[in-house]
Amino acid sequence: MPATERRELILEAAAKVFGERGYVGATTDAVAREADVSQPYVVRMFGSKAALFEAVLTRSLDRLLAMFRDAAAAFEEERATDPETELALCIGRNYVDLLRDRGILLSLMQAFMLGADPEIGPVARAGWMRVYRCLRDEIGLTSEEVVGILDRGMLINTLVGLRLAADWDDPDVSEMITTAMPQKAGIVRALADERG
Amino acid sequence: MPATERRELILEAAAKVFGERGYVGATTDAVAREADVSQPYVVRMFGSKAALFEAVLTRSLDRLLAMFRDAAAAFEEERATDPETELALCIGRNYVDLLRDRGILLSLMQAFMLGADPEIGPVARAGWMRVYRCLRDEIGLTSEEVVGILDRGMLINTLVGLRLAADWDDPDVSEMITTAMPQKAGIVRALADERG
DNA sequence: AGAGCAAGTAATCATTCGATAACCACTCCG
DNA sequence: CGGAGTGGTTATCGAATGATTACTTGCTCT
Repeated sequence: MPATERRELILEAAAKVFGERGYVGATTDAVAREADVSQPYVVRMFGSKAALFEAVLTRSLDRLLAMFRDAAAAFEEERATDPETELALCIGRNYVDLLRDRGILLSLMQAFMLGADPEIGPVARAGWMRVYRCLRDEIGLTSEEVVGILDRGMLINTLVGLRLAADWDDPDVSEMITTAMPQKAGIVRALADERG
Repeated sequence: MPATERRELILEAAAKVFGERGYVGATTDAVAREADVSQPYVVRMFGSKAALFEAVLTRSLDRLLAMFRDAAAAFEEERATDPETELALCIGRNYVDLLRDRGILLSLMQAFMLGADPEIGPVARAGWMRVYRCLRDEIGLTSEEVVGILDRGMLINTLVGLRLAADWDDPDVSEMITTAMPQKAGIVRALADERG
């Protein structure tokens, strides 16, 4: 297999493992197992675990920003036929699609929680502000609108990190997920089922 | 020093270290150093690192719920003179006070991100739902109102985890913090300054 | 054929970290 | 005095983990 393709497989596996266990808790061996290669190969391909994590973060961030741009484009198109539609709804739809690859959002979230780390912290803050500026300058939202998007996003990320949907039987759990994600609770539940 | 007092000191130190580095990244040695005791003492007092983390989580959760109850009481009192006041504002005021002990909110947040862990996950989910039920049943909010409180809370927790206020010089950073925490941006900035 | 390179693996090393064991100091009490 | 309980410490061990080295395999191009 060509190295570029293998690289993408490893990045995908790494995003999942980093998202589940956090930066320190994730082992290069677990990433290797998930990608079905040997542990030394993972380390040598990226140079170090830290470099692998940064590669995962830039990849995740690129996907997230691309999602926002896609959602904004879909919103513009949709508004032609339905002038009542809202951008937040379009973003919400596309956001849930990102959840299918849980690693993208959770690995970012794990980085955000390590702001005190002298190496990860600056990278995480820069990534966060790229999101803010994308929404404000490219999509053209006010700072209040951006914050309104981000806070619901952080709640959803937390619920995903919690694996709260695993307790869907609890009526309080289903109520809270349904309230937080009105349009997409069904999909979230299905994803939780199929992945335990 | 009596053991109960030492225990509280260690819990405080542990909350800070767990909040900064995450569960796996935090070492019992770092906790011990922060509490100014030896590493084996920390381990023996709580039995294991995992037991220490759970003790930190219950303590943090108790403080958080107590804060919500205090805020609700303050709201009732305040409404007598100002019928326009809002519960969210009262909670916001008290929430920022909790930030003075950053470990409380961040150690909880770190636990929420480990929902996939077979040991921490169930504890984290149970803790989260205690928060939800407290706000809904004791404070008497609708599920929509609870979610409205929680999502802004998760955004603030993320900003604190990021140590975003460290980049206050960046005008985009100050704009976004001020937008997310209109009443308390000044305090946040001061806290960031005094603690680096 | 065989040189050369790309894509990997097996074996191993040095550190780090949680945990354990053994020991020390002080105070209180008979 | 002496011993027992309380509040600690120093020394050390074993497992886990990131990294390194050296080897193997298979393809391609003269």
